[in-house]
Amino acid sequence: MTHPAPSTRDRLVLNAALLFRQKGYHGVGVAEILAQAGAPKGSLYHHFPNGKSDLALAAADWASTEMMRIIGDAFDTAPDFATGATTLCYKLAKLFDLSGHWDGCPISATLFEGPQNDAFRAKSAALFDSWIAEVARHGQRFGLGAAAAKDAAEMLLMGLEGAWILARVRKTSDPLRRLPGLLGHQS
Amino acid sequence: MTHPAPSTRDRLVLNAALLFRQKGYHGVGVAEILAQAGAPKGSLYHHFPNGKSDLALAAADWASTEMMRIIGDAFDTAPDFATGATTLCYKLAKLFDLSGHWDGCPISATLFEGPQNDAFRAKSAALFDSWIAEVARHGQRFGLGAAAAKDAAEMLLMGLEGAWILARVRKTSDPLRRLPGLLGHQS
DNA sequence: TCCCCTCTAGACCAATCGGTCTATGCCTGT
DNA sequence: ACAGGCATAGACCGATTGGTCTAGAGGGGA
Repeated sequence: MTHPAPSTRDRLVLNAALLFRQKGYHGVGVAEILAQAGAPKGSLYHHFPNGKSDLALAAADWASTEMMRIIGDAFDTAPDFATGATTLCYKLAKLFDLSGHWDGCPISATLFEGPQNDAFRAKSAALFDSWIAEVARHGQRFGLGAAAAKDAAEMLLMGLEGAWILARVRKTSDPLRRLPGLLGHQS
Repeated sequence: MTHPAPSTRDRLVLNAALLFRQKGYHGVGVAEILAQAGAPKGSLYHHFPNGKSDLALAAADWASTEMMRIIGDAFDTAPDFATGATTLCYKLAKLFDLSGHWDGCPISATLFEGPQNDAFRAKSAALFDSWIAEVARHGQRFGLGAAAAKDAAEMLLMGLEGAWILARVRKTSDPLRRLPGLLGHQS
């Protein structure tokens, strides 16, 4: 419990991230976010002058930071790339099970179905790239060449996105747990 | 030009499928669909008594049928499974390029971000399963065992979903074209 | 004590949402 | 010619949307 008293701004970002991830950008109203965060409308537009879209960008940043931490946790303690990738999938599967909401990828849910705004698209591209770069960095650390590491990282991300979709639609984390085997990361 | 005069109902379904795929269920209003289809409100609620949600289900069915046709086209003429999978990816990449809208998977866009309705979830699960079953059928036709064929089909679907997301976010069909190589379907 | 600035609070607004309703084409069978 | 139903047409509705605006609570510095 390292959360003694989260600020109003933090509560807004956190709850927005959770809700966007469950229902997508257009599927959540500002009223719902405010209710869940226990904040009045004035606070939202004080901290985020551009309202909902600003909040979504902040929520995506927050979710991406969480993801980067999870990637680090999985790979830092792994003896090789395949084990790291497997651990990452299992960690995400466990989070999927714990959430109870059958959530998918936070970035695609938050930014994708958002406005056709190019800023949203560019931001999600940048966040995905940061995930890929981080995984690729671990790949190189384990001896893969630069190109092979990037390929492996991109394939892992694509597999994760697809597995998230299948997991969500089937209401089971099985696809996430089977992904490493299907990718050949474990024998 | 086998479309001499599409019925109002067909125009509604087609345009709804296109729009939902671009912006997601909640991202499109019925007014926009009606405008693009050139139909009045009365026609929508005549053909689809439950309105938007009925229309979305019909649009998903239509899109899924298209996808089944594309899968058939790719695998029917292929000499082996890997070639069929590669052809499928290339066909989808070409459609992605032609659309000019950076569209993703029609099912996840239409049904996923829709209402939390369990009917939507079950429907998308059924449609995905029909795709997987069809690909697996071709896998078995090419000599794969039942389990191996289903694994290959599921992995292909997950890869496609992830590649679609990456392609959309990067505004290039590259991920779709690189997918077969990353999956080991071509050397 | 008073000021000032940050943040909270919610009333209020126009626009849009999905959906209902009645009226009327229009085409077919008789 | 007429009847009857399928389909079109759009005015209309209450609810909800994201966003603005004014008012005031609260706390730190002079």
